[in-house]
Amino acid sequence: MDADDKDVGQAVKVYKALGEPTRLKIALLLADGENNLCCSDIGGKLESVAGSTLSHHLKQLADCGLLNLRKDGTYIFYSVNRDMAQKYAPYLLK
Amino acid sequence: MDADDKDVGQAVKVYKALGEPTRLKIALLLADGENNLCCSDIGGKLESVAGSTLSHHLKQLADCGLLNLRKDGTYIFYSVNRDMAQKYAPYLLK
DNA sequence: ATCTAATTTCGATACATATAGAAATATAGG
DNA sequence: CCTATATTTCTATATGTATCGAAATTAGAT
Repeated sequence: MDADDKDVGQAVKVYKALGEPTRLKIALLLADGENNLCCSDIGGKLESVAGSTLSHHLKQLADCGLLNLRKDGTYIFYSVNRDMAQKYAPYLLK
Repeated sequence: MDADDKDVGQAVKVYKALGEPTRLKIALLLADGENNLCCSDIGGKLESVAGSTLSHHLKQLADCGLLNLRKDGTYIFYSVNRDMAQKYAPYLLK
């Protein structure tokens, strides 16, 4: 596996993460303004998504590098990594 | 469903199309240079993908608006729609 | 009309994944 | 320590999808 393949691998992860309605909405929420939102904030803005499901989606978005996260007590605040968004999916940004 | 939702719907389709290794490779092949390739050309550049599978992938890439296509006899030549790529996935472009 | 090549459609199968509820973990506060 | 809250992990299930081979379709060439 050379460098190109590796990059393709990451791009696939990014696009797979964004290619699902709930996750894309989460990404758009997080890209919108400078809001840093925690898991339950996001849950409040979506309709009827179980916490465990949300956690799974956030993990996928974070694992591909699309999200920055900051721990604060029991909370984890998420925001989009703008460099990644710029490179792979500027559609996310204003 | 309002205009925003509709746009999210298209974006999901685009990212879902790109979020699969074979399809992303196809998109990169088609974005690379001004090559217009037909289905069998693409098959020749990938390893062991059945024609029916290739057809399925190309349909998905075309249906979300990522590809331009030009029929010529029994051939169909594909290229990427650069406006779409610019908007959703500039990573595809040089 | 027949033949050949390109592509799509159909049917089946195996694998991936989105989802939820319940249990587990982590962390702050009393 | 105990409680409450935030988040994750576990387990199960239902749906989605990537893949192929075979059959069907399409369009040019002989």
